[in-house]
This record gives sequence, C-alpha cells and structure tokens, in this order.
Amino acid sequence: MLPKPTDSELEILQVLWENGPSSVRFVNDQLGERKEVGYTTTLKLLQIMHEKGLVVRNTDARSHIYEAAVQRDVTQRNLLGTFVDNVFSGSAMNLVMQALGNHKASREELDQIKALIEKLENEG
Amino acid sequence: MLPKPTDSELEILQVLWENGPSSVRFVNDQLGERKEVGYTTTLKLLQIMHEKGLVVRNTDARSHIYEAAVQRDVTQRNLLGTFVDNVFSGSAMNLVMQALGNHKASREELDQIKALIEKLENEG
DNA sequence: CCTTTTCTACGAAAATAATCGTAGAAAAAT
DNA sequence: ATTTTTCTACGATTATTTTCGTAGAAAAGG
Repeated sequence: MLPKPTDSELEILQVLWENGPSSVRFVNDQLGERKEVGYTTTLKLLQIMHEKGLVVRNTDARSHIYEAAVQRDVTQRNLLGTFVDNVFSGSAMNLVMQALGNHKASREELDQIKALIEKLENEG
Repeated sequence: MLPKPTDSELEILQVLWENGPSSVRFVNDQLGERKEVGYTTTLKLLQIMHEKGLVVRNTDARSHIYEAAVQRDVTQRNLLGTFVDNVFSGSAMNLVMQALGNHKASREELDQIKALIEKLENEG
C-alpha cells in the first residue's frame, strides 16, 4: 500500500494532476505562484515522492519529468476516509451535513446532489 | 486565533467532547481502548493543549480536570475548510459528491440530506 | 573556449509532532 | 508509620516533515 501523501506532497500532486507530466522547474513555478518555495525544496520533495511511489519519472532527458502515480479520486477517497475518522468520528453523513450547511451551494450543485441521491436510492 | 489541533490532540478533544470535563487518567484510559499510549504522553499533550488554549483546566484538586475550550462543530468546520482546500482544491461540492458516492448511506441518512437540501433551496 | 545558468544528488539543518523517563510531592493503602 | 500508588512538571529523545546549501555534471550563451 502506498503511503499517504503529506500536505506538501499533496500540493505537488495537485499540480501534476492538473497539468500532467511536468518538470521540477514547472512544478516549482506553479507552487511559487501561491507561496515562495526554493527550487531544491521542490526537487527534494519530488525525489522523496518518487521513493515512496507516489510519482513516476522519466529520466531520459537531463531535466526529469515527473508524473502522478496515484489517481486523484482514489487519493481523495483515501484521505477523506481518514479525515472522516479523525474529525467526524467516522460519520461521513455528519461531514456532508456540515459541508452542505456551511457552503453556499448553487442551485445547479444542489440539483447535482439530488440527482446523485436519487440514483443511490434506486440502487440500495 | 487558536491553533489547529494536531491529530493526537484531536483524539483527545473527541474524548472531552463526548465525556465532558475529565481527568488525565480518564482521558488516557479512553485512548487506551483504541491504542496503547503512555500516561505521561497524554498528560504532556493536555499540558501543551492548555498552553495553546485548546483546553481549560481546573487545578483545585490534585488531579487536574481538563475541558475542551473549543466547540466541536466550530473545530470541525475549520478543519473541514482547510481539508477541502488541501485535498479538493477548495471545492466543497466535490467533496460532498465523493463522500456521498463512496459511503453506503442509509435511507434515513439520505432523507436527512434531502430535507437539508430543500431547506437550503427555500432559503437561497 | 570560457563563463554563466540549469540540472540532479546528497546531506543536513530547522521545524513540528509525539513519546517517554525521572523526580518529587501528595494521597492512599497496609 | 512505612510502603505503594498516583499525580504533576520538566526535560529530553525520537520520529516526521519541510527546507535549504553545496558540489559537480551538463547545457547554453557569449
């Protein structure tokens, strides 16, 4: 089983998920738009993530190209699971209620959710 | 602004939220039901949490009584906020869909959510 | 060519979190 | 009364995460 990405690793994964295979330079530039971060810091993190198996890389060219080795939705699901356990004592419904109640949802979003619920009702 | 509780601190807060003001011994016993943890570890954590302002304590008796200084739902809301940012790029709806789709929700739970949605629709 | 820039690798420091050992006081047990 | 148990305080250690400096090779620029 792959280890859980840390917060910093997650920031990098977001970049890779949204932009596909990328060089260290590119990832670092993307991160740099939100907060200052040293180049070798990003490099080191990507190397660690490579050791962990969170990313794969192509070292043909001098500047290596990194790519996410874990799927976005799978990772989100895993992290969501432990988050629900830690913060909501395992009650996903509790979390949903909290998220819905707090977020200003648009009509379209609410409709989406209603559709999903009906689908679930017809399955179960 | 109070600092965000760490994972271990959160475990302790769960105990305090569910049982009200408690001694170190009681908290430690509760935690001990799920995993082995040294008494002084729990003590130390509670002392740190006290410094941070996450708990208040009564030191009248020899064994001090600790109480959560942060509300459960407020804390959950805060943590949910940063979690949504970190893992779901800020999209709470995305998280809700993921949570709903993945969780085996009971009919009662689904009804609850539908009711909440309708309430939201009538407000917005 | 020679200089400057751009890489990777590696190690280590800094920051944060978690765990525990020991000492000494107070209370409880015998 | 003496021993044993139960506390707190405090410091230190360990583990984990994050950050960065330096060295040396490769590429690019002049």
